[in-house]
Amino acid sequence: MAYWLMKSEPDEVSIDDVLAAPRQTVGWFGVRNYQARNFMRDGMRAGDLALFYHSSCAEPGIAGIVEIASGAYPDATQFDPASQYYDPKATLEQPRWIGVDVRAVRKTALLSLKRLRTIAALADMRLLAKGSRLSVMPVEPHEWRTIEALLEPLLEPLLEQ
DNA sequence: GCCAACGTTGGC
DNA sequence: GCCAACGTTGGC
Repeated sequence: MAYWLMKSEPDEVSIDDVLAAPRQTVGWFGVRNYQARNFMRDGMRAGDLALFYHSSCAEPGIAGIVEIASGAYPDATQFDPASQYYDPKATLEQPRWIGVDVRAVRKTALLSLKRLRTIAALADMRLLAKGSRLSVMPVEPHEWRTIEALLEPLLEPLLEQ
């Protein structure tokens, strides 16, 4: 099983939106970066786990954990001229973009980007690399374990009071 | 809103 | 195949 990090703008789809969806599952579509696509297409398998990261918002950071709930399938928005994700070069015979379904595992207290940057064990994390913009990226097992351990105590809202 | 970093496009 | 110009991402 592999670990991933997936970025979403909470104004578009937040962890709360995933939790509120039928079967707590949403389609992950709109990825228009080849590297991110290739990770989804070639690396992701149903059952993999992903950190759900809120980006482009007041406090960016990890907001929950989701499970990959399907294999990769063609992203329908690429064929829809009305969609902001429309790609005129994609064809039904040769789709260019794919998506997967993700299911909420749990929401966590926000583990902020600011805090992530202070953790020595995460110094080499891809998310934290200078200029990193990938919306889907692998997470090393040791990074996953480090982050999980940090997410746990944060589930207790009164712990620091 | 600014801007650094990165990805894509297209002329040559 | 190079590379300048442009577009996008995303933190601040």
